[in-house]
Amino acid sequence: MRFTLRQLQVFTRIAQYQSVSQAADQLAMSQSAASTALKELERSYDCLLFDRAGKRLIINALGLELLPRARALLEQAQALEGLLTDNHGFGSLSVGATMTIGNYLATLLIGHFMQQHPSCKVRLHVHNTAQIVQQIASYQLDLGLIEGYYQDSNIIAEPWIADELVVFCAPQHPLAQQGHASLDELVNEEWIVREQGSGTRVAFEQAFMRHQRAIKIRLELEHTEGIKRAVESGLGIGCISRLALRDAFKRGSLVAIETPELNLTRQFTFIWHKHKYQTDAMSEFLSLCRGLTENIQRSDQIDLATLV
Amino acid sequence: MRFTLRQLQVFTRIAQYQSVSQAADQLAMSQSAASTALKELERSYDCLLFDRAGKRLIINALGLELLPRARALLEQAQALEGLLTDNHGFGSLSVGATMTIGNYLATLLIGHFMQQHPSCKVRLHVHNTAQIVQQIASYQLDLGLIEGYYQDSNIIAEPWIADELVVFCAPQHPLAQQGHASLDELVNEEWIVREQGSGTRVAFEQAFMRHQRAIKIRLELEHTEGIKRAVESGLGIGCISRLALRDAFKRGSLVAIETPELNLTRQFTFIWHKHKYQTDAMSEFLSLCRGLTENIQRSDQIDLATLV
DNA sequence: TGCGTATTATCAATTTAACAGATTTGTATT
DNA sequence: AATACAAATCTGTTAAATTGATAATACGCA
Repeated sequence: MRFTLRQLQVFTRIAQYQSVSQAADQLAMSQSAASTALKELERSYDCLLFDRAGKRLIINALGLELLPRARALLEQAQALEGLLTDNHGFGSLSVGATMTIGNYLATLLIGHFMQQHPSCKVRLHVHNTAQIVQQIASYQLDLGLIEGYYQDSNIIAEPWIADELVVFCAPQHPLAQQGHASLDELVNEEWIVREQGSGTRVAFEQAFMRHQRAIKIRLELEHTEGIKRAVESGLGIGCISRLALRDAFKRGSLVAIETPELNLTRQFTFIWHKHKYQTDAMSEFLSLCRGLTENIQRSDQIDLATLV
Repeated sequence: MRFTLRQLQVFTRIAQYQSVSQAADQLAMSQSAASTALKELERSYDCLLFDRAGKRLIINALGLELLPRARALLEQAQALEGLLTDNHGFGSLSVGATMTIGNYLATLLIGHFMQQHPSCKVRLHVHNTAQIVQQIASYQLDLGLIEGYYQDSNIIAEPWIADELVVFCAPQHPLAQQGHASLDELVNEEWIVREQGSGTRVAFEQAFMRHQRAIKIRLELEHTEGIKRAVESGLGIGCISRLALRDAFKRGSLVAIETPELNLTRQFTFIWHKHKYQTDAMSEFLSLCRGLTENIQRSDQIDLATLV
């Protein structure tokens, strides 16, 4: 390793401002020191990162190649520094979750956890599955909670509970009084569902795919709340996670439709890095979640909403 | 940034050998220097990474937490150093591809490319889509070639050609003489297909899903070659990429069945990191691939196999 | 228990690297 | 040509890294 993080820092700043002086100011060092640092970096690898056009520096091909990777390295270094400075005591916990889980489940889990461990700082990051996996892979997150299964040699995946989607409609809808619906009835309805690519949509489509039946989608929305409102106003019937509907069902503003022919369950999965050290906070959080699973099985409840 | 890469190097080695002396030997430095480096790292963050049990150092919770991230950082640093040392001249190229693409397409593309640029070193990594995306995101790969579409704020996706799956059977099969088949005929056949989760399987199932028809799957295999052999021996009919069947069709060992009612095309997509600098090698490779696309359109060919 | 050995920590001295301030060089502007 | 500005270079100073030697400590073994 013939370079230092300092040199990389100087390099990225100079590249950013296209100026040694400004970079030096930013880094609270002399212009001379910055100039030397850059020259030293170039000298030790016998290459040029900038073209010198007189007094201006113009970053060249190799420099441009280096720049994003240098930035990424510095970012990772900073994350590592965060670990060293923040993490005294019981430790903190960074959890990543997908949107459905993050908004309805992870917040409850984290609430529980924080009650039991008031001193532990917890952060929740809501992203899509791919982003969470990537952040787990680069140690930016301690723990991920995603929909579906996941396989990767560097990542441990532990299936957690199965979530249940539920078909629902407005109270004044004909199916509301009936309380249940057959496949044929469902196919004739107009649907309001999540957008293509969302975990909810995938689970929804797979349920119908097993029966080789087409459905009429009237509206695609990116948020469950939007779907609830659209269904409330009678635009059609919807299908989202039961977790997001608990209050609405209790209130009576929306009504569940039983669909015995459809399998609307899906799996939630915990993931973490194979080589990541499990902090006490991580272990505690996981065992709390595992404990909830056992409660579910014992009490013959299908969904989590009644428990958390 | 109050730590240096050197300190991290010393830390990881000491953790590896549980010994300052051995680590110092490994790093070609004095025991004293290694001891100081570790102490300095601990002092500057006011923490302990090891428990001192007499003359032995036993890594503690924080140390274990730090270790994998330190290793990851050093690995990334080394990759960056590789860039600085190797990459003089035209540069090298790291391409990631999924299995179907990697085995039948990427090798041909890379062959073409290397013929035109003999001095350029190219590496091909075959992984699943998620892994490729992750490696693109962390700058480990220059370029990825995946099946389907992909959306991510940090990743640029450029649709390339559409690949075509084709239904096929053994020459002695009744459908072989007919040369084509209706949806009803296809549904009555027994199928040999790729496993759940593969890009080929997804494309196959989506084609039937559009018509709300179920198919009878007799055998699931993880390799196209296996499927070809199984179909050859009359176990059923198959559906895989036309690219993998060109030779078999030419030889006559397998026969294509036209399926006008089914849309068996799928998209191949190039991906690269938004912030990655496009080396000459990258640009050249991409423009070669784009050039092939134009040839396809001009010559009214649907598949690539006749061209490369 | 006492002694040799191995290992870490510490000290003193030296080399090396980092840095600031002043100076020089090179380029663009007028 | 004079001026202005920015990068490179030079010089001395300070801080850090490293070494070799030494002290302190624990372990194994008689």
